[in-house]
Amino acid sequence: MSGRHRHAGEEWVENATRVLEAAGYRKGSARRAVVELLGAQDCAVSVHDMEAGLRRRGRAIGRASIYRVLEQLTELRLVARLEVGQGSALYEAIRPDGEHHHHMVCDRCGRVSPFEDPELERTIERVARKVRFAVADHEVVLHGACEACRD
Amino acid sequence: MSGRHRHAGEEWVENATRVLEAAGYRKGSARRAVVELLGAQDCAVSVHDMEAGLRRRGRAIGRASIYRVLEQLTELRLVARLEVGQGSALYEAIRPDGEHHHHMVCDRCGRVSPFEDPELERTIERVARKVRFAVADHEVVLHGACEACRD
DNA sequence: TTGGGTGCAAACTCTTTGCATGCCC
DNA sequence: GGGCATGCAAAGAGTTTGCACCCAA
Repeated sequence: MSGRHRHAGEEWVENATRVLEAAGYRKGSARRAVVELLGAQDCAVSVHDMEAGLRRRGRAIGRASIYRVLEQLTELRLVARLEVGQGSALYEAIRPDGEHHHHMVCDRCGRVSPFEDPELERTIERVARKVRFAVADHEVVLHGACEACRD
Repeated sequence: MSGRHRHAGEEWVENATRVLEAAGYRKGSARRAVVELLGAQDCAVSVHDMEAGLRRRGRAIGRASIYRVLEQLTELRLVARLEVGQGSALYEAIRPDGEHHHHMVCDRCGRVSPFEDPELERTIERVARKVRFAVADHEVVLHGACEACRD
């Protein structure tokens, strides 16, 4: 993880903590652990991955608590939920600095990697203004084969 | 449904039937019913919707058969599978005429509606060539509130 | 002390699989 | 007749809910 990312992650954790408090949530160690784990990620992770990561950090959290915290964070728009067709949903922090990426999914090995493109963002914003729909968020998923799987 | 769409749907059914036969599948009434139902749709549908639609047509199909047929069609790239974060996957015909749309999802009522934008397609194609990834397909989902739900 | 926070287990939903029967070839 | 196609029921996987206990306020 780059220094820049770690910094953005810390900023996100601080912001999320503030927003949670303002929303009336009490402090709780499970929620804090989940928030810190999410802040340390560079891309979307599954609940399964989160459980493993938390256990590895020596702070195992009940699965139900992870889901409950993710629901709260999603509701507060601190986290985006993403489905890429692999059975389980992925979650990732919505950075306050507006950093915004999309995802490529390898349909063979399941690997998910991020990409970004400013023109794509501009195009989507234009489309979002055009449609009869109040667009709050968007996601782009490219399916295909990653470098390791493309033969 | 417009005449143009009905026509494209019929074309898709014929093409799918050919491709299935060429792939070595036998004829079967359940598979045919599923293919015809998919050809008659203008946008993505869930398995639940398909089951209801087939029953309404007087041709109830076992759920397992629907899933098996969808798997075959997806494998042959005749159908695209789409997840928009509502629990169940959606499926839609990939038209041989290249007609291609994306989806807006109302996060309040769950309604899914199609939209298209040629520039968005061009932009995505450019991005697809740029990334270190053999992109075979893509999908764009706009989340927000539909006209009826936006207050 | 009170009520939200947490964890475990059970419940639920969607999807896949096993197996017996039916039908295409 | 052989083997894929189909349907039912059971199994799996991911997620949600119920409930008792714990801890922050």
